[in-house]
Amino acid sequence: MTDRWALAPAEDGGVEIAPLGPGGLFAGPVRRAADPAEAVRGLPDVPRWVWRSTAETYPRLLATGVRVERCYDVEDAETLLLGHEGRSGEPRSAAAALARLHGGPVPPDPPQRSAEPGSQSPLFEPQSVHLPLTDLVEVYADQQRRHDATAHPDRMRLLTAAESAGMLVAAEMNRSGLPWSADVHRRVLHELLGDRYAGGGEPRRLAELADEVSAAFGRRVRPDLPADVVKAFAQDGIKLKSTRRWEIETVDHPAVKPLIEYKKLYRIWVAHGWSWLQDWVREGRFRPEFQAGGTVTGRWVTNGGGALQIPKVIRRAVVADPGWRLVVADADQMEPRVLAAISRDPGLMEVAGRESDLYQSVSERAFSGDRAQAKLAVLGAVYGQTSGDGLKNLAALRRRFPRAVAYVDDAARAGEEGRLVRTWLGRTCPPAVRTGDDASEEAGIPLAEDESEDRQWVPGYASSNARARGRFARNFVVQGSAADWTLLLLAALRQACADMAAELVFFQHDEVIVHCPEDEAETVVTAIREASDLAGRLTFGETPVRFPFTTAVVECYADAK
DNA sequence: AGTTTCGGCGCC
DNA sequence: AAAGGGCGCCGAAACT
Repeated sequence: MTDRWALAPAEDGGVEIAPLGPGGLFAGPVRRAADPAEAVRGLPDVPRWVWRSTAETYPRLLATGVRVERCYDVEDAETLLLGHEGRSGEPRSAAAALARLHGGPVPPDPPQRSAEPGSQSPLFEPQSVHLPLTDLVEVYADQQRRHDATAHPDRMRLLTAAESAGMLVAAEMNRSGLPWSADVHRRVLHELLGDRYAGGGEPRRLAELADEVSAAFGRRVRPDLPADVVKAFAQDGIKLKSTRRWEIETVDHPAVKPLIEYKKLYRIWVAHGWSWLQDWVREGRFRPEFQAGGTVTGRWVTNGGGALQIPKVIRRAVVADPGWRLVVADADQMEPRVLAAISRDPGLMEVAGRESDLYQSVSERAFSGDRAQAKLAVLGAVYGQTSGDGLKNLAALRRRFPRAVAYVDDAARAGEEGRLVRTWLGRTCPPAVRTGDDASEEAGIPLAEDESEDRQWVPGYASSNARARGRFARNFVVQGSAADWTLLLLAALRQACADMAAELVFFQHDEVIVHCPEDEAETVVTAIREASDLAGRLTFGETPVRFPFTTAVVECYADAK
């Protein structure tokens, strides 16, 4: 029995499938089926399906009630392999990969479509030209060889497998949706914002606060217009560089209090107000489109609905079905634990080998018990803080945990110099690319430091200067390796939930929510702990580092904190 | 008039 | 106290 089958939709709506053997070669004849669901349902014991695109294929399977154990997403693997090879700018489609194999013209990738509110369709439209099964398998077999050529083939295989698993999870979450009480949401909105005015204008509370701001300035000021606010403060002799909250809070002026309150509520109104509810919640579920591996670091993104930025107050609207519970699980101090695992710093590993508060332990070793300082120092090291107390604290951190700090310092230097930087499993941070018409030709070629000035950082990078690239690379190795680990965690948790009614409904960087019948909740809590242990061992090998979770079994998401 | 960028802020 | 990494979203401003 072969452990994997390839599957390729055909142009007529049918599907071709075939068993694969070692090296990704055909292990049996190609079969045809009327549609993918029939094909998969007819082979329930296939452990892994190899297909071009999970986003194309899996939602249609789920729609007919068909779940698969595992998959291998050829186009996602192509993206990761190209990145590892320092060719991140090249087209990532399976068709492009095939063209590269044959030496023919390489087709550009199709543009991505953005999500419409309430849309049920996948992010990537099915391509009009299907890749025949034999071509797909040829690309797949070549990818197997390319895994072998990476720095750590075993890790790279784990990475592509893990991210494919993440794509299954994302598709399943997109189908299940997050339980959402529109009634509770409307109640929260009314408590915060007051009555809605007809015609879509500001709700009552915002109008009142705008009046208070105007009264404080003695003239009409619109708090939602930064230029208007800056001008108003200037007339009262206060020079502002921006109207950011942290800057305004330093000012002594009667308009500050209502202005801050206005900005807070305005944000709720425009981003998670009544029109959001109208657009994104249907039949008791909020349905964002989760996209696994949507960022350079491997963190997920969502398309539409702002699912990864749900304000705390709005989380009261996330309510389990009657008789069901939400198991809300949050990884404790994930990033420093990951730093311990990837740097193998003895001191930090020992600290991270305990389940107790890591920042407290660090503070006892290096900061005389000042937990806040310890946390700032650790986060400063990970984020590349360049000034303030962070630098002083960083020195103390370096004395006690030299290998950990050296690890991120090395990454920062590599980033500044335009070298490739990788996560633990081998996800690769692309180097700078040249701007302009020849961008595709030059894409992915590492820079020498002295060449960096006229280059632009690829999309996703905030700045063009080398220091910013250094900070990005510093953060990349930690945030990205954390993403590696969470993918393994999700895969393990998904397997555990497969035997239950429990469903994964939400994932946000270091936090996962499982929706389950009340009597499964304790089993899910245990499954999360076991999945975390397994993910830690699989990702980083045998280390003392633990990855504890804080879990809460609640009916309402807001009660989890 | 339609599209892109900016400012600000939500989450991690 | 000051401002380091990643995202998405909105309306306004700035552009074509």
